[in-house]
Amino acid sequence: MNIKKNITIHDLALALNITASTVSRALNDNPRISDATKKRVRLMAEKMGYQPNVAAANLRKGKGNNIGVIVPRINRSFFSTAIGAIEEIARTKGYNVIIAQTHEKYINEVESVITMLNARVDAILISLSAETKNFEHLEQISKRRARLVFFDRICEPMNAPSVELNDYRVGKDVANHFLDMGARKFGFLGGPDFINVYKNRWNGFIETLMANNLSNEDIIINTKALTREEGRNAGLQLIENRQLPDAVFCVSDFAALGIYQVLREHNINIPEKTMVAGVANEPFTEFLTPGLTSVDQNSEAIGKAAVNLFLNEIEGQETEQIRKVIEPRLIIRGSTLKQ
Amino acid sequence: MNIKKNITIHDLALALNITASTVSRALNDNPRISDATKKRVRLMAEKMGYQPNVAAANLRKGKGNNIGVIVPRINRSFFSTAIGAIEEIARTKGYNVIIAQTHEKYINEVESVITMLNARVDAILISLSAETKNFEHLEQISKRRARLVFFDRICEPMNAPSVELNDYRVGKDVANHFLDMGARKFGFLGGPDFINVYKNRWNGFIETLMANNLSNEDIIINTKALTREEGRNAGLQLIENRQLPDAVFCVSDFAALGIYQVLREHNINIPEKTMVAGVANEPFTEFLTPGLTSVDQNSEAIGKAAVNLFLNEIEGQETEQIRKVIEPRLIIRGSTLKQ
DNA sequence: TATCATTGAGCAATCGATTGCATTTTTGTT
DNA sequence: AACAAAAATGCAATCGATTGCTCAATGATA
Repeated sequence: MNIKKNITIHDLALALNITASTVSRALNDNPRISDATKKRVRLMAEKMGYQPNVAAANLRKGKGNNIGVIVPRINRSFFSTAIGAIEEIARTKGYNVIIAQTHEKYINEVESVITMLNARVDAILISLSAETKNFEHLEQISKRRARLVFFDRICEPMNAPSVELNDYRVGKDVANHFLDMGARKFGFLGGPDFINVYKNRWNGFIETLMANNLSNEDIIINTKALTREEGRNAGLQLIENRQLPDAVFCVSDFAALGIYQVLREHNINIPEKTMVAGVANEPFTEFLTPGLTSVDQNSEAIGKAAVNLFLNEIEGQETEQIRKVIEPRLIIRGSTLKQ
Repeated sequence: MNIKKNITIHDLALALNITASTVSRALNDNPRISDATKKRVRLMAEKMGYQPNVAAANLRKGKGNNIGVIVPRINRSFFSTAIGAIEEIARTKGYNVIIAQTHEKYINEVESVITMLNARVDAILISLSAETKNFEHLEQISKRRARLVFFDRICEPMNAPSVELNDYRVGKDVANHFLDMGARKFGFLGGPDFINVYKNRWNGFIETLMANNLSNEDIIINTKALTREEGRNAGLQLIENRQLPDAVFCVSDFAALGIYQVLREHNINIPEKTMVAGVANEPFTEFLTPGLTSVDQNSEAIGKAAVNLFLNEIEGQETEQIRKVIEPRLIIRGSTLKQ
C-alpha cells in the first residue's frame, strides 16, 4: 500500500514518547524547549518525512502565509518584473504569492480582493485598475486584519502605505530634455486624469514648460486606453494639425509607439521634424530605429519596496516612511537626439 | 469598537435558530436542505457579512483551492502571458494561483514544490528549470495527492499530463523557410540538449536540412544561457569563421538579438549577407529594423491548455488526451526576407 | 388509522497545529 | 538535605467548517 496517511505532530509525539505540544514547540524553536529535545524532534521529523499541515496552523493562528498581488495585467513588462521582485523577497520570508489581474475592470478587482481575503492573505499589494473610483472593497482589507500596500497606481486619500514612482519628475525630466533639445512647441498624449500616475506626469510636464514661459495648450490629447491603437489615432490627429509640434510626450510607450509608427508612415522624420518620448522603457523601445526615448520606472525597485513596506510593518519597524517614492530614470535615445 | 470578531457559521446558526451543520450544508447547496432554509441562510449570511474561513474548510477537507505555477522567470513575455491565461481560467473556477520562479535553479524548484505542497495546492503546473535533471521532488506531488502538469519544458519519462509546443515543427518551419529563401549554409545556436524544447528544435531543423541533402555540421554553437550576451559571443564566433553562413537559426529571440546586433555592428547586412531567425516572438522582434523573423509559441494557448488539462482531470473527463501539442506559428519578417 | 417512506435537520466527531495554564523535573543555594 | 527558583514538558481547549450517522416531521399508502 502506498496510501500512507500524512504524518502529523501526533505521530512524531508518539514515536518520541512526548506530547504533540512539545513537538509543535520544538519545531517552532520555542525557547521553552531544551536543545536536546529540539534536536530529537527535528531528526525524527526528517526521518518520518513530516510535512506540516499549513491549513491547521492557519486555522489556529487566524492567518495564512500568503501575500496577494493584484495588478491590471500580468503580461506587462512593468508588472511582471515588479511581481518577480515581490515573489523573490516574499518567498525567502516564507510567504506564498497569490496573483490576480483585473484587466482594468473594477468588478474583477473587487472579486479578487474578496477571494484573497478568504484565502487569508496577510497582505494585499495592489496597483489599481483604471476603473476603480470606489474604495469600499479596500476598506474590507483592514477590517479583515490584513495589510494593504499600494504600488504604482495608488489611492492617495486612503493614506495607506504606498510605493510610487516620482511621476512628477517623469514629466519634468522629459520636458527639460525636450527644452534642451530646442523644442518650443509640444504635444502631449495623456491618460485618465483621476489616476495619480497620469496626473502627476502631466503636472510635471506642463509646470516645467510654464516655468520656461512655454505651454502646449493646443496639443493635448487625453485617451483612456493608452494602447498602440490609441497612439495611432493620436498620431493622425497630430498630422491633421496645421503645425506639427517639435516634440510629443506620451505617458506610455505603447501609445508612443503608435504615434511613432504613424509619423514614420507619413515620412515625418523622427527626431528632426518631431521628437517622441514615452514612459516605461519597454524592452522594445531600445530596438526601434531610432531608439525611443523613454523613462524607466525602476519596476524592480518598486516591487521590492512594496513587499518591504509590508514586511517592515509586521516586524514592527515603524521607522520606515509609509510612503515611498522611487526615482525614475530618463533613457535618452535617438527619437529625441537631434544632431 | 471596530474589532468585531469574524462571523462564523455558528453565529449564523444562532441567529437563525438552526445548527451549524445545516448552515454549512445550506451554503454548499446540499440537496438535503430545503430551498426555504437555504434562502434564509443565504440572506442572513449576506446580512451579517459572513465570510467563510477557508483554512478551516481546507483543514477538514484536506485540500486547498490553490493552483501552483512554477516557471523559470516571470518577467519573460512567454511565461507572463501563459500565467496570465492560467490565472484567468483558474479564477473563474474558484482557484487561487500561487506563483514561484526558479531562476533556472534546481534548488529553487525543489523548495518551491515543497512550499506549495505544504500550502495544499491541488495542482502544480510547471515549466522545468534548465538545471533540473532529477525528478524526486516532482514525485512527491502525487504522493501528497496533488496533480502535476508540465508545460513547455516537460519531463517526458514521467508520463504526466503535459502541454508542449510542437518544437520539432519550429525547427522544421524555420529550416524550410531558410531553404525557400535560397540559403545553403547554416548556423545554429542551440541550448542544452537535455531540455526537450531545444532538442526538438534542433532535430526539426537538422532533419529538414538533411532531407534536402544539406547540413550545417560546421556551425553549431550550443550555449547554456541563451541570453543576449551569449548571442553576442556566438555572433563574434560566426564572424571569425572564414565563411559566414547564409542563415542562422537561434532557439531564442534574445540570443538571436545578440547575433543580430553583432552582425550589424560589423556592417554585415541582414538579410542579404546573413539571415537571422529566433524563437518566441518577443515583442521587440517586431520593432527591429529589419524585423526579426521568429516563431510564435502561442503562449496563451499553452497556458490555457495546461490549466484545462488539470480541470478536466478532476472533473473526471478522462477523454482528453493527456499530452497536448500546440502548433507554433512562423512569423516572417525582414531579417529573412531577401529581395 | 396504522405503517412505512421520504425529506429535512441535528449531534458530535474530526481535521492538525497552537497556546495559556498546570505540572513535573532539574538546578542552585544555603 | 531541604527548599525555592528556574527550566522543561504535559494537558486540554481552541480555531471553523465538514460529514457520517441519527432523529424528527411530514406525507403517502393500504
